[in-house]
Amino acid sequence: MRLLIIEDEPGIAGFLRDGLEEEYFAVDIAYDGKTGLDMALTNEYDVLIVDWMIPALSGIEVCRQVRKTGNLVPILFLTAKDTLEDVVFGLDAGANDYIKKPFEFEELLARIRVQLRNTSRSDESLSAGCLKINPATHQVFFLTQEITLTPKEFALLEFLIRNKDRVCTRSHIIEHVWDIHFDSDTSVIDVYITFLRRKLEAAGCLNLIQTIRGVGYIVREATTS
Amino acid sequence: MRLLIIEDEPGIAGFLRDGLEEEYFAVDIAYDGKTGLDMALTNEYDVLIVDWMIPALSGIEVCRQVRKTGNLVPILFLTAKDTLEDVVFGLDAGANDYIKKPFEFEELLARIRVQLRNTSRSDESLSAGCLKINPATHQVFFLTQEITLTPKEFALLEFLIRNKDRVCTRSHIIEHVWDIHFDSDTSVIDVYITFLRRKLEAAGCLNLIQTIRGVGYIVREATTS
DNA sequence: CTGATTTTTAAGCAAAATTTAAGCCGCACT
DNA sequence: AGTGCGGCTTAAATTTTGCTTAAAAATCAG
Repeated sequence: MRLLIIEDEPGIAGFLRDGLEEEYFAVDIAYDGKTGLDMALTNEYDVLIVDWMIPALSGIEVCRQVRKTGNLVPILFLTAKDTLEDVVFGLDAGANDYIKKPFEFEELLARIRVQLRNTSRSDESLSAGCLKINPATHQVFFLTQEITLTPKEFALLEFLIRNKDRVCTRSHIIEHVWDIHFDSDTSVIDVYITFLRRKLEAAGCLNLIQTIRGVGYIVREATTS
Repeated sequence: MRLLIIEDEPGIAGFLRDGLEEEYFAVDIAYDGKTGLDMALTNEYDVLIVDWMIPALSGIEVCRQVRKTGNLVPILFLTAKDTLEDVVFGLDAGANDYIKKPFEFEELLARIRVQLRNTSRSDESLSAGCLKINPATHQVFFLTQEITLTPKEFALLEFLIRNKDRVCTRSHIIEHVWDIHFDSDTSVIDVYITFLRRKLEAAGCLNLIQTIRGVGYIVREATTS
């Protein structure tokens, strides 16, 4: 999953990036509001994390501008202020949630997960057919059997399942899972698809990931087999 | 859809061509402004992508000359400059949009799609009768049933539907979908029309593509059958 | 630092997509 | 009705793409 952090203090931004990458998010950083707004509008992110006090364009203005384009990406506010009016003001501008600084990293993580859950189309937890995944613990179950995945394998499967019943193109996958934005003739995706299919098959989960030749891959809720 | 890239740096031009061809655009390249202007005026493109700093004739001059002929083809500027005056200058010259270098490929792609959407005559998404197509995911639906197409099949159908209610001549099709500009006695089009009709028929979609003998093909919104 | 695990790169193979080519069919004109 | 052109269909050749495997490179744990 791909996040954008808009935060001018390099210390906090770096701390967040390190922590979030450890949780296997693909993280981009903008150090001012103008750059951040630009990036938010031109790329597809799964969540924006925006500081309130940033140069060039305030966080609240970034938020407004993003919403103005009809973009519904979840936005999380970081704020030192905590008076009621400020919070109301922020949520009115289109933010989905806020965290008061100083905050604990685990809390931020939890709130990001809430936002991600809200945007995935079904209310039920992340699953496809008899396969369930838990982003908080990075566990995968087929029926009651646990499947052990490496971080990259998990990130790929998570992305496919969050976008289930939609075709994921190679370029979308490489951007959101690998955070690579330039063209490259790598075959990492193929290799990881093979890894995933092998482990899923070994657990008895067949035909979960289907190939759309010339386009990408899709995971379907209903296993048409 | 057919694009012209006017860009002198072979590295960037090649990178763009590769990436865009992967998205099934037909791509031409000109390495200087004079050649580019020539090509833009003598061929029909769906979008021009023009670098600002190119030899022989500046990008902005190319833009002006193209507009002088009354040609409204969408023009996208690539520019290293990003001061407000420069952007205004470019847009005043007749460009539709601009991208600052360095840019992310996905961003370019998104902006090209916006331009294509703006030029298609109606706002409604790409459809004809009960058939809907989604260029972003390369999916085709007849009512609720999905039809699986190969990349070339999809490109041909997309072109016909973008030009629905207009006759598409063979030379137009071969230029925009196959990017072949010289005379050639190939029968690829016939073959692909057959492929398409067979798949559409199998899904229950009859008589979508009609033959205009001696001219080309047409897809009509209202199925006169 | 060393060994184990994860990730990436590269190459061969198989299958699918695309193109070529040839024969057939049918419309439109004499 | 015959003829010729243009379009349709099919089969085979060629090219491209994705899958798989093995090995190299990078990362992590002890």
